[in-house]
Amino acid sequence: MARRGEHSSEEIRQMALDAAEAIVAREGYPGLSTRKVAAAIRYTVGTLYLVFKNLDDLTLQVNGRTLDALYDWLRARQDVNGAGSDPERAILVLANAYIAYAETETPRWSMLFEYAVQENEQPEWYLHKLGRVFGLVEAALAPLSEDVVETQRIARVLWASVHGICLLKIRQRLILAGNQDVETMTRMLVSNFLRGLRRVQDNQGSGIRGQGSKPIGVDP
Amino acid sequence: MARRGEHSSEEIRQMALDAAEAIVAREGYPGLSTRKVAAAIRYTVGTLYLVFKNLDDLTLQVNGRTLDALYDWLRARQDVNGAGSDPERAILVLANAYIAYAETETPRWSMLFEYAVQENEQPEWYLHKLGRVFGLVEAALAPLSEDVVETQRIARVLWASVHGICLLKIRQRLILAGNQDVETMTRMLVSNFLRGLRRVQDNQGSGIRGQGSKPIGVDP
DNA sequence: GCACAATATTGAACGATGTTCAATACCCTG
DNA sequence: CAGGGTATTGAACATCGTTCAATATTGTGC
Repeated sequence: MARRGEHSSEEIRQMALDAAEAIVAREGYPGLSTRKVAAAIRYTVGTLYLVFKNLDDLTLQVNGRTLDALYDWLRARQDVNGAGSDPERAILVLANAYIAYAETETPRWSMLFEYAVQENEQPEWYLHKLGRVFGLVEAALAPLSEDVVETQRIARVLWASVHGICLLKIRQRLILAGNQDVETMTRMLVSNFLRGLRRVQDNQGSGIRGQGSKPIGVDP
Repeated sequence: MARRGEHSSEEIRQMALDAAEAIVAREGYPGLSTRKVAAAIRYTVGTLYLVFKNLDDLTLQVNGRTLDALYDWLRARQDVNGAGSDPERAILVLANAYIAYAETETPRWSMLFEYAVQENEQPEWYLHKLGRVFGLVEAALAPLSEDVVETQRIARVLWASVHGICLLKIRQRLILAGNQDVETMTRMLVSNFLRGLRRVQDNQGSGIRGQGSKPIGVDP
């Protein structure tokens, strides 16, 4: 029996999160279990349930840490590769850094998405951490438009796409055609997307407004 | 006890897959269990293990069916919305149809990705079904280039991006900024990407070759 | 028709999971 | 040093995937 009061509940929380991270790094998200975490920190399951609501809560907190780590990682790469330059280069730096993180910390990164969240309500603190990461993309794109809302739009589209390519890289699922370099794919996406965007901006106002084609995708 | 020989093992297989689909539709992939499937088809777990290697095998076969259904769905939308027209419209039709499928059959569709495959070796038949779906994208893009390999590249990048946007739509995860219309986002991606591509093709040869910028994303 | 072999089907068993909560062991206060 | 308050436990329950000896059912040969 661990001596009573040996660790504050905050210490136990941190120890548990450390242990959980280690387990996930070693065995992936499916390998994470309350009993393993408890054993790793030399406590029993019961104690875990005094500190975490349940396993989902623990998972979410691990993911929160991952978001922080990801944010720091992206910032570090930004600083090294010159932040102030043009948006295209800034986005490429971010995208490559994102993909590099996913490759380096695959299990942790995967867990962000494998864990089926109750879509309903993620806690506010989690959304905040998410927003911090996302803000980096928006900041990089800011020079493209003075319209903040439109910048958000563009950022969302672009980052969803980068994420899609990242998924493609990590899970070998769609490997059919020749195994193509992911950095090349990313550059292809970013440069072509931004080029298309710029081209229209020069003439009209945005890459999206002013299309009057008839609706597509109506049910058969 | 089910009467011996009442169903051939192929019949049992189909019944089990039907039942599994129903369970997934109702409770999602996490709700799928061997005992539930067995109970639904009025057999016991043991029988299931005579027909499927294990739960992973059953899962993979359900996913195989989903890929077939997705293929048919996409084809149907293509036929209705005029296939032969320009690549941009063709891709938009496909993308919107893909997203519509994900929305309509969310649990089934999610299961395609939630299920953590052993990346090592997916069976040949599964890769084939996957390739059939993917081929639709390549076919739609074929007019853009005579180079088949380059078409594959473009298809992969573009579809990974569409998939990323689809993910964004389905899992509410990244909802931070204003809730933006997904069809608009898709159109934004596709039209800008293809516009950027076209612009370069007119001058050089591709949207990707000929960039000589120094490497990006070096470790700090 | 009947016994026997062949086999389709069962379900108990095992180890693992998340979660709960009465029982316990410990520390601090008086 | 006695007692109360509480941190910690771990057995219990319901689930899970998976296995395999036991059993029920059928078809065959006589």
